[in-house]
Amino acid sequence: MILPKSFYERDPAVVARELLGNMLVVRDKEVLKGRIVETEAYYGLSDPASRAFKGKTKLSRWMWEDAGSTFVYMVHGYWLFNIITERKGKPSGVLIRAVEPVEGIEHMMKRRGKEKIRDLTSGPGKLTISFNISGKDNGLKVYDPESRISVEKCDDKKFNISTSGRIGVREDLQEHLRFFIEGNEFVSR
DNA sequence: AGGAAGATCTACT
DNA sequence: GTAGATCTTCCTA
Repeated sequence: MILPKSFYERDPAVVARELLGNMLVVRDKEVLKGRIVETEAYYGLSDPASRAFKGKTKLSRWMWEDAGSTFVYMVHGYWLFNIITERKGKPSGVLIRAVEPVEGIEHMMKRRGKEKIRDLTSGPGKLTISFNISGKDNGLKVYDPESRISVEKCDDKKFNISTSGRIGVREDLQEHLRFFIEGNEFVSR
């Protein structure tokens, strides 16, 4: 079962919260799966921390795509993975900050060059290395089962959700826009 | 040519 | 746990 496009056509904070517990899936030669345990919401034009804040550029143009599209960009030498929310022409999105490895763990270890499972995906730049996600993966549709990257629905929601301010942003908004599964060891920091 | 960016690693206390 | 170096694109001048 895959999450439908309509799931993403909502406020980014709602999508960020409800993405927790679902499964990020990448299909290469091998299949890689991870349970989403930490997210952050980014509003487009009204959010100083958002890539879209300074307008549409070659870099940020993917945020103007329709809901459920991927947006990958580079920060400090690492790729960060986002899913676009709301609707085409209204930029906003959700950053996937951490996942819990579920399938293809040996491949992740190999790609990361780390033995400890905890080190594989416990941060936004780490998970893109483990899952082999980079700038070439912009504009994919995560609601399309044929897509290289997709998100599967998971009904097991037995966990508590905590919130906080976003991490690493220069000018954060008032609201808490970071969401994570309480007590999960793969949550960053 | 120089800088910025939603981070991570390493090497210490 | 914290401090400082360093990572890689793309943007701006």
